[in-house]
Parts: sequence; C-alpha cells; structure tokens
Amino acid sequence: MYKEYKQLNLSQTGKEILDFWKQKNIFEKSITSRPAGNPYTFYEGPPSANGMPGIHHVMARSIKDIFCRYKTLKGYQVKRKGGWDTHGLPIELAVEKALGITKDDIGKKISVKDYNDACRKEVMRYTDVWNDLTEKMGYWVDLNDPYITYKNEYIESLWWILKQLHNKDLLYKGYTVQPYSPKSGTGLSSHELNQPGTYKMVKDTTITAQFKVKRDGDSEFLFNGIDTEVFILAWTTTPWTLPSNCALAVGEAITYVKISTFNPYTYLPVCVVLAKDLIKKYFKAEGENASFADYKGGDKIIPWKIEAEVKGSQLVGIHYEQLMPYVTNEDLEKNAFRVIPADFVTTEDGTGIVHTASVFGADDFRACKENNVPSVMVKDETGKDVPLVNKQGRFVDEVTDYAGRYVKEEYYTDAERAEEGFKPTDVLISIKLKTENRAFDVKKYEHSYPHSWRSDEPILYYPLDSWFIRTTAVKDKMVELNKTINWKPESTGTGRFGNWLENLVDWNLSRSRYWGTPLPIWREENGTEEICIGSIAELNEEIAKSIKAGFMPEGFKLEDMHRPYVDDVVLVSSTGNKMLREPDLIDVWFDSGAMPYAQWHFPFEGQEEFKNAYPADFIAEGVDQTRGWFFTLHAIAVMLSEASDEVKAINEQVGNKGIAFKNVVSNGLVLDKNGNKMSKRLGNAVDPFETIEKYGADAARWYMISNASPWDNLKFNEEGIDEVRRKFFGTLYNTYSFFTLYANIDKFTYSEAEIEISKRPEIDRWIISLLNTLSKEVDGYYADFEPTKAARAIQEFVDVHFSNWFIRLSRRRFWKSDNTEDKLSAYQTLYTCLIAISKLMSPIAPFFADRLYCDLNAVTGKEEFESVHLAYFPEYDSALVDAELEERMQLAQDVSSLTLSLRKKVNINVRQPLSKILLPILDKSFKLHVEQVKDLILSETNIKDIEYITDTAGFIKKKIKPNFKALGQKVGKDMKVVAEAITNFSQEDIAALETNGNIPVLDGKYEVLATDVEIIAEDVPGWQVANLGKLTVALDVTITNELKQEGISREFINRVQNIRKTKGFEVTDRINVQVSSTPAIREAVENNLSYICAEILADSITFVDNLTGGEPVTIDEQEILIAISKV
RNA sequence: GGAAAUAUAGCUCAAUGGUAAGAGCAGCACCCUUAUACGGUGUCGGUUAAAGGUUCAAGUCCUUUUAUUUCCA
Repeated sequence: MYKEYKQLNLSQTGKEILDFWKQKNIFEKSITSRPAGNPYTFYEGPPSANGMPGIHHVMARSIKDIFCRYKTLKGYQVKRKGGWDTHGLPIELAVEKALGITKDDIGKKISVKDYNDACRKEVMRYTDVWNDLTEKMGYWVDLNDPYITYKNEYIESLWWILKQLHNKDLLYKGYTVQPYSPKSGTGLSSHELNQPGTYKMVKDTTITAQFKVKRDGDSEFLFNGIDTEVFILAWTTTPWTLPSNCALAVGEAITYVKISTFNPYTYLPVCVVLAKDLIKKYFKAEGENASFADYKGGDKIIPWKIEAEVKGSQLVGIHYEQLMPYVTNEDLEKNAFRVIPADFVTTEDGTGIVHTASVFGADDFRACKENNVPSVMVKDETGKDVPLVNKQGRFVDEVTDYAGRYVKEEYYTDAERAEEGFKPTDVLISIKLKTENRAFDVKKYEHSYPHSWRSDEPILYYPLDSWFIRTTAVKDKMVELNKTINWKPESTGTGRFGNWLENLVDWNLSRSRYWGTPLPIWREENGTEEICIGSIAELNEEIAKSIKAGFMPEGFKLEDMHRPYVDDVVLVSSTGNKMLREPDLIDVWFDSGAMPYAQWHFPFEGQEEFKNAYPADFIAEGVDQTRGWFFTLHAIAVMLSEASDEVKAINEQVGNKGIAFKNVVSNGLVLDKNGNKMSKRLGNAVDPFETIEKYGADAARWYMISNASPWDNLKFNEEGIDEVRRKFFGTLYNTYSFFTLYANIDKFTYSEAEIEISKRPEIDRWIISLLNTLSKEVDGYYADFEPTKAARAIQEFVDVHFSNWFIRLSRRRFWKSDNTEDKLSAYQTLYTCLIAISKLMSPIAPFFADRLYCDLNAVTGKEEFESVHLAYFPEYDSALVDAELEERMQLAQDVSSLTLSLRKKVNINVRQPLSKILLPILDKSFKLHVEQVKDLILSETNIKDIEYITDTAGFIKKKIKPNFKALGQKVGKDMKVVAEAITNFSQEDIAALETNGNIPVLDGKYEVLATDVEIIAEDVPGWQVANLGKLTVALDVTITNELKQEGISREFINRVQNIRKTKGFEVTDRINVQVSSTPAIREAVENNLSYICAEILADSITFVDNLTGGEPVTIDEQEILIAISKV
C-alpha cells in the first residue's frame, strides 16, 4: 500500500524527513556513496555565531545547498566543511555591551585576558541556534568538524601565509591618514566615527590664504597685462595644517578667474585666482570695475576687476612659493608646492581651490600620492619621518613660531584658555599671515566636525602606522584571473568587483584591537631589524634564543596565540637587542579569506585535503561580500600563487593559475514585503524559525528561489510562500494522492513488465516527451547556476502539463475496472513522472522530494537508493522526445481552450454535448496533427465531431499580417508603405498569394512571399468563431433533441455523483437508484440508461412516484428527487 | 563623490530590436470536478520611472535625469 495522507503538511513532512536523515545518516551517505576521485569543491563562507540568524541566511544557504545537492545527484562527491568566523569588531562590541565597559576600560577595569576570554565565549553564543536552523532549513553542511578562526592551528596557517608574503616583500609598514584622538592616543574606526553625537557643530577660525605663484614658463600666462604679484586663493578650516601644505588641488573642468584688487589687510594691490562661481563670496558687487586710483586703505568698498578666465586644467602644474616655510628640502622644492588636479574639488564653498596637506587628510593623502607630491615631514630622534604635529597634537620644534603649541584650542585646559593673552594657534597663524600679505580673508565659520566619543574633543586626521599587503604588486594578475571566474550575475564580476580591482590600493591589514589574529612581526625599537614568524615551531626557536639572551623567563611556552599572551613574547635581534611584537591585529577579512588553507591547517597538516579541495568549484554569499570575502579569497590566492612554493606546486598539479574559486553566486538582499530593509528596530524582520515551522522549509526555499533570481533583491512576502504551498506543493501532493487512490485499489506495484514507450498511447508518450525535455532544461539551468529558471520550469510542468492536462485527461483510464494494458500504461507513465519530479526538485525542496521518492519506492522498490539525495539526476533520452507530438498536444490544448471559450460566449455549459466544431485548414499537416489528438479534444470539450473546411468555397474570411522580421531585411526603409499595402490586401489578393506563393507590391518593386506574411482564417460567417494566433475554431451551436437528452443525462450523472460524494460512498461501491421524475427527464434518462449506469456504478435505476427520503435536485429547471443506496 | 544593481498591471515576475507588452496572485462574474482548498472561461487592470536620441521598427540599444538599494570614499 502506498502511504496516504489526510492533507498536505509540509512542516510535519520536514520534521519527519529530518529524523529519517539523521537516523539513516543520509548526509554522510550522500558523500561516501560518491567516488573521492570525483570531487566537487564547495567553500563555506563562515558566518559569525555571535548574532542570531535571519531569514536572509535561509536565502543564502538555500543557494549553497541547491548546487551542492545538484552536483551530488550528478555523481560528484561534495564535501562541505562548515566554519565559524570568530574575530572582529562586532564581537568586541557585543562583549563590551554585555560587560558594560568601553574600550578604554580594557587593561584597567578588566584585564586583556578576561576580556579575550569573554570574547571567546561570546563568539559561539548562538552556535546552537545556528545549528538548529541549519538542520531545520535542510542545509547540508558538516558541522561536526568545522574550522574555527580563533583556534591556534588556524592562526598558525595565517602566520604562515603572512610570512610567505613578508618573504617576498609583499607585507610592509607604512601609514594611512585616519581619524585620531590625541587625548587617548588611538585611532578611531569608521564604526566609532559613526556613533551618534560624534559630529558636532563647531566655530573655527578659517583662512583664505594667498599662495604666491612662481613666475616661469608654466605660469607666464597669468602675468599677462598685470604688474602685481599673482596669488592663488585657497580656503581652509584647519589653519594649523598650513605649515604642512604641499599642494593645491583644482577641478580640471572648473572655470577660474584672475582678479585684480587690493588685499583687505595690507591694502597692497594684488592679483588673485579663484573659481568664477565663488566671486560673490569674496567681492562686493559695488566694487566691480570701481576706480583703483581712488582706493584708499581701509575703504569699505574694495575695487576689483576680472582680468581673465582660465580652466582648472590650465592651472595644473603651476608652482608656488611655500606659504609657511618652516620645513623644506630638495625633494619638496622640486616636487611639491604645485597645482594638482583632484576629483573631489567643488565650488560649493571656499575658493574652488583646495589647500592640500597630505598627512592630515585622507583625500589629500590620496591626491598627493596619485600626483607624486611628497609630504612635509621632519625626522624624529630615530631618524624616522614624522609629521609637523606630534601624537599629543602639538607642533614639533621645527615649526619654530608655534613649537609645543596644541593645534586645536580644545586640547588646552579651561584654565589655560582663560589666561590673559591666550590665543588659539589658528588665530596666531592668521595674524602672521595677515601681516605677511598672505591672508586674503579670515573669519569664523561654523561647521560640523567629528569628535572623539571618548574624550569629546575634536579629532585630527593624522597619519598612523599601518601594515599593508602590497596587493598593487599583483593587481594585473588579479584582474586577468578574475576574467576566468564565472560570476553570477556577470555584472558583479565585471562591474563591482572588476572596477574595484582596477582601482586597487594596498590592503591595510592593521587593526588596533584585542580580539583577533595578532600580526606575527617582531621589531627592534628603532625599526632596523624585524622578523616575521611563520609557525609555532619557528616562534619557539626564537623564544629559545631570547631565553638564552635573558629577555624571557625559562620554560616559557605560548599556549594561546592571542593577546595578551603573544605580547609576552620578546625576541632577540641579531645584534642582541630586544624585539617587540608590532601591537596590531590583522583585518578579520584576512581570517576568512585564508580559509582554503587554514581550514586544513595547511601546510602543517592536511596537504592532501587541501590539494583535493583547491580551488573551489563553487562559492556563494551575499553581494555585500564582494569586497569582503570574495576579494580576500581572490587576493590571497593570487598572492600565494606568486609568493608560496607550496601553493605554486599544488596549483601546478591541479592546473590552477592562481584563483580560489571558479564559480561564484552573489545573492541580493532580503527585504520586507514593502521593499524596506529588515531590522529588529523596525520590527519587520522575519523570524526564520517561525516561517519554517508554519510553512515548512520546502515552501520557504521554493518561494525564495522561484520568486526572483538570487541576485535580485527579494521582497519577502509570506503570502508568496502560501501561494507556493497551494499552487505547487498542493498540486503535486494531489497528483500523488490521485495516484495512491487508484494504485492502492488496483494494487499497482510496478511489478508488471515495462510497457514499451512506443506502444503507449499518445498522451503518455507526450508527457514522457515533455518530461525528458524538462530534465534536460532543468539540468542546464542548475549547471548554469540558474535555480530560479529550474524551479519555474518544474513548476510549470507540474501544474500546467502534468496535473491539469495529463492526469485530468487520463482520469477515466484509471477508473476502468479491468486491468487493461492502457491502464497499466497510465500507471507506469504517472509513476515515472512522479519519481522524476522528485529528483528534479530535490535540490530546492529536499524534504518533500524525499518523502515523495521514498513513499513511491517503498512499494515498488524500483529504485535502489534509500533517499532521493542518494539517487542520480534523471537521464535525458532524446529518443523519447517527439517535438511534433508536443506541438500537436499544444494544438489540442488550444483548440479545447477556444472551444470552451465559445461555449461560454453562447452560454452552453460543458455537460451539454454539441455536434461539431469546424476547423479551417491552414496547411496540409494541420489536419493530420489534429486527427491524432481528436479524441482528446472531443472528450475535453464534449463535442461529437470535428469537421475541416478549406477556403475553396470562399467560405472563410481571411486576415493578413506582415511578418516584420522577414520583411525588414528585404524592404528596409519602405517598411511602412509595404506593411500598409499588405494590410490592405483584398480577399482576392490573399487568395492569389496563397495559390501563387508570391505577389508583387508597390507596383512590382517588391515580391511578397508567403513567408513574409501571416495569414489567419479570421471568420466563418454565420458561425461562432474564436481565434488564437493562426488557429481558428468555429462551433456548431445547434442542440438537437437527442443532444438535449444526452445533456440531461449528464446532468443526472453529475447529481448522482454529488450525492455519492456527500454520502461518503467509496468510489467502488455499486448502487441502486430510485427517481421521482418529470416525464422529460425520465425520457432522457431512459434513452441513455446503460451509459448512465456505467458512469454511476448503478445496478438499477427505477422510477417511482412520490419517492420519500430522496434528495431534491434541479435539472434543466425541473425539480426531481433522487435516492441512492448501496447494493 | 565613485562603482554597481533594480525600475514593466494593485502585488510577484516574463517578454532572441520585429510592430496588439504576457503569466501567476489579488478583485469581479460565470463554469467545471468520483485527485484537487485545484482548475477553466471571461472581466478589470499598462504613458514599460522620466526626457532625449539611434533605427523602417525600442520595454529591449545609446545619452541624460529621477527613485530605491548595496559597496566604497
């Protein structure tokens, strides 16, 4: 007996199948049953278990799961090692929140050790929840032996990688300009800067400074027609950066003007350059072209005059005199103090020319680097280059006038600021520039400026030491190899990722934190010697030397590679000096990007595993990982392909040019149903557990996959899941219950010999043909990482073709009580489809598919596998595909549909038989095709016969339409006239074209062939007619007395069947019928008695007057009574 | 500011440059059913985000703009 169910319950099915998988170790078997020599490699991007999983994780993981399951069906061995991302800022923040501390308290209120212990616990906090979701959603990944990024082995692999890079000079120390708090002496992360309240309105002294143009070949044009000095004006809100000025930035497309006027403080005649759009900010309209001769120093109205206009691009390259020449050198004189182009320059405010101090602004730093402008720096006591402002925020001694002064007023204590004569440094600079004829405008200006959330003081943008990976050294290779990676969607690879690679800068690895992978670099204090440690063994060797040198205690052993323990390690240099570890941690993205190597503890262990799983065939994550995981995987793989002999050797063996993954699917976001981001705060986040519990994982997965391509954002709507449940799973479930209903009655166990496909009836061969076409299509879609197309194709097949055509039209074949070959054929065909569907859908809906597969197979034992996930993908057999058959079945569906629409139009319902339909013959093969599906059409539409007519009698009215595609090449620009001529063809013209095969148009300019047009039989005068494309159906609506009686008989059958159903009779129960009837109905029933009895399984129908206890029913507006009883 | 994606019916999505822009869902009306909470037929619903351009022909190609989103700065 096939298992029968009361109703579809996907949630319950999911739970039961999950148990079944666990008990029978199906996941393990899905791997061990495939040959190790045929691997398909998947990398799991590690999630962080310190946050709860959301519905978007179900999305991302469904995609991963689908392709892994698909490849298993295709015979590959797909190992899926799980992983956990355990380091990073979110974990630190969670711990700080939980403990109620801030970063400042680390090392004070709480020891670094306790802090790190707390992180270690925090990071696996929701592991159980994650594991639970993984199981319930049906995501198969090996959680028994996951890689965990905080483990010593994992970190050791990272150190090894870093050492490979260090050996090839791909790891170096430099600096970046970052937000910096002098008070607390630390850099701030962008996260910290994004805290609410960090940006505040402040009033700063601002200076529009005059930079004196050097007169030379480049600048000569500026001196045309004037006899004063020429200055470029640049505005700054941070006057303290002026001694560090090294360039002026202009927008190349911006228009600038040269203006003659007087300096408002020295009253000297000057000529200044600024953006044309900003003239009114600096000059009063009344002063324009006023008399220069009449001007006296101190006049309110200062005369001015535009001398010339120039484009920014003309200014580029002009040299100017250093504004505040405290520090200079040969390099600076030669390469700095010039005008450079920059894309960030606007005419929003200031002068349209930006004062650039490379070490005190991120944009400045970048622009100067791009233009090879050196920075204004001094040497400290160790000979290292340092900026003119020290780490406390004070000017260095070289800036003689302000040596030791804080650059920001807020860094002084309130007492100091209250002292008489106290002036902020910015003000002192202003005064100096005013007297030197170098300030054009000085005023207070209120603007928003970031503050440190710790000390509440304005931050500085300041150059901080950082360790970098020289990714730019392998940029070209990264770009080249990226072109060999298959991106889904393609645009993410060429666009977002490709552009990112084109504009690659060196990877800043440094993070000033506590919980993360420590940088394995020890340095002498003066920086002359450094060592990069690549393994624990190497470290121990170095420690031994250090113990010998007396720097470390006897017997020291590093148990945990994290801080603070690792900071206890002091090494000894070749010259006998102490070497301390560089205090930075490395970017957590390096952790996850190194997982191909570190997950196996390569190269210390797992060489075989690594070799068999490198590179990945397939990875998938959200599109937000493009510059995260996707990039770090790619970057590390490409660098190691250059830097590591071990990796090079393996690349050679496996034929890898240096990539980490071959195929990558980057999925979009999951939004709420209104297209808003899901967030806990807004309360619109969908709980994945609730969803799975309510609808089942299969419905959720199918919905997400079938609804939109993975890379489009998904607007998650619960109603959509319900629709999927009803429409797809509901329909499929019904096809299964239909099968079991009759198969159990007939004891069909597929024990009979297979009926040859060629001997099966038309409809069976048709659905088998479609099924094979479907298998091929779906296979192609999965192989091409197009799960949405696969799901939609399966859905369409199940709903439209399988359920609503094949089964509907085959129903009668199952009722027949005798076990004919036709019936057997119907069973075998239906069964074959169900089994194939279970396999095709199993990657997307793994639970229901397995239930379907197992329930069927439990009776027949036709399949040798205990789970659909151990089976193989349906083989496509081209011999079973018959395109013509598929075509004519389509014809049958279309003719039926048109006939039904005609019935509706004239209000004759389907139970009323009609004598015939009329089909105009379009071409010779048409009639042949229709004849083969005639019976299907007739029974579906309840029509007695089909007649064909040709147009020889001039009976049919035809319509002609130009075929634009065919005509386009022929007539080109004459299309409009030709099309009009064709549309205006008379019936005779059309007839002529049909008989001759061609007809001239436009006085013979063109020959129109039959293939250039579409001819449709539009109308059959006097008949009810309907059209669909080229197809036309005419219906004979005459109802003879005989037809009428047959119609009544059908109504009668319908009423009896309804009564059977309400009375709960089995479909096999035989009955006796008593009727109290009108004469008309009695006559109709008696004339069709044997037919009716056969349909309703009646042994007898007797007519009685005044029947008691019968059911009242209405047929043809006549009331009668019917009583039925079991025999 | 840079890069990318998306924009088609109330909703979710289709539509090799080829001329009536289609499905499903939802709504409405009628019908069918010894598998079906299914289905059928009809109806309602569109300035294909906007504006230019290329072309005999544009939802589709090009340019600009707008909106939403993501990543980077």
